[in-house]
Amino acid sequence: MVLKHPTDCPYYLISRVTLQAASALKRGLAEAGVGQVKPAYLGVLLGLWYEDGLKVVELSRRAGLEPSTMTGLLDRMERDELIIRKSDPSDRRALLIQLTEKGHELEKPVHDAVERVLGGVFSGISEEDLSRTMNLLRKVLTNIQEGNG
Amino acid sequence: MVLKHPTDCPYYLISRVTLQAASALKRGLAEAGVGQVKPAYLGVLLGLWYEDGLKVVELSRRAGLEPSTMTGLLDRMERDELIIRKSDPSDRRALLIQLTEKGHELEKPVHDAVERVLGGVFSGISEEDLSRTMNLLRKVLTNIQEGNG
DNA sequence: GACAAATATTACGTATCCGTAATATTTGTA
DNA sequence: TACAAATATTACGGATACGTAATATTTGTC
Repeated sequence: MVLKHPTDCPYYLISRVTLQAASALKRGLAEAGVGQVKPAYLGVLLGLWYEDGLKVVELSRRAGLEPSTMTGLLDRMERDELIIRKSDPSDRRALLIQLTEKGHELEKPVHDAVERVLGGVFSGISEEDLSRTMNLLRKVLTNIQEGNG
Repeated sequence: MVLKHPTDCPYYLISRVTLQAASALKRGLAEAGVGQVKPAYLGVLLGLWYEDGLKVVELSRRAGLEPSTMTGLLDRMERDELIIRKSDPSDRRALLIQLTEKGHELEKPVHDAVERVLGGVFSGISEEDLSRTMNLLRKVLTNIQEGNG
């Protein structure tokens, strides 16, 4: 890897794209009237829309966040009435994170807004290229999980 | 885009990869004895190693950061003796950001450490796939710059 | 029953970034 | 010369994340 230019560095590229995508999402969500949903919430919301009632430790594992970070994130999401913490009847140490009614209702509009924003961000890029890139990113996550990071 | 799973969302994927890569880089840089270089510094350093003596506004444009954010970043980099601010003789409003001797000396070891870490992160991925992905990311940055974000 | 492990939180300092507004200085232009 | 624009900083509040350590509670195991 010879760096003739900063954009020859994959980390430079991917971190810039993430930052810009987060800004675009923040704007897009606000314009769609769902500004209470911050980009950082998406990781949790996508997980819960897929499977409601996950434990905190499971959410932080899936999102790749420290448990202490997840606690703060859930605090803000609970403040914004998107989720609630319920005690797990089968394990009194654990809390189950569940979507509120509002959290459920936001699935469609948030999904539409995200799709619209990402459609702009990825405009002019073929489905196949995007699909290839996503497979690569999934592979990277696997690599890191296995300690190659 | 139908989301059967969180990893079907490109933003979820890319933001997770960025976070994990930043953690891996932080560890890798520390292990290589260049722990004073934080992942966030790389954007500035890569720019200066490529072309020393850039203006603040140019650095923030290239890094995609707000000027006020860049000021804080440069404060920390100056504190860590990687860069200095010099007044631009041709424009007394502007400051030229220049590498210190230490900033120059770190180019090789930092480059090696970054390459080693990213080699692990992207292990098992062909040069061609990585190249395709980087082209896609460059295209995305262009899209966002042109207002499609 | 004793004890290690797991779960979630809390606390602390730090870093990173936003977005907006205000400021001081300087530049370039009308 | 007057004025808009550009440059960098400062200030403010907020969000997002790390990493480490401590805490309280509960679980499961020896």
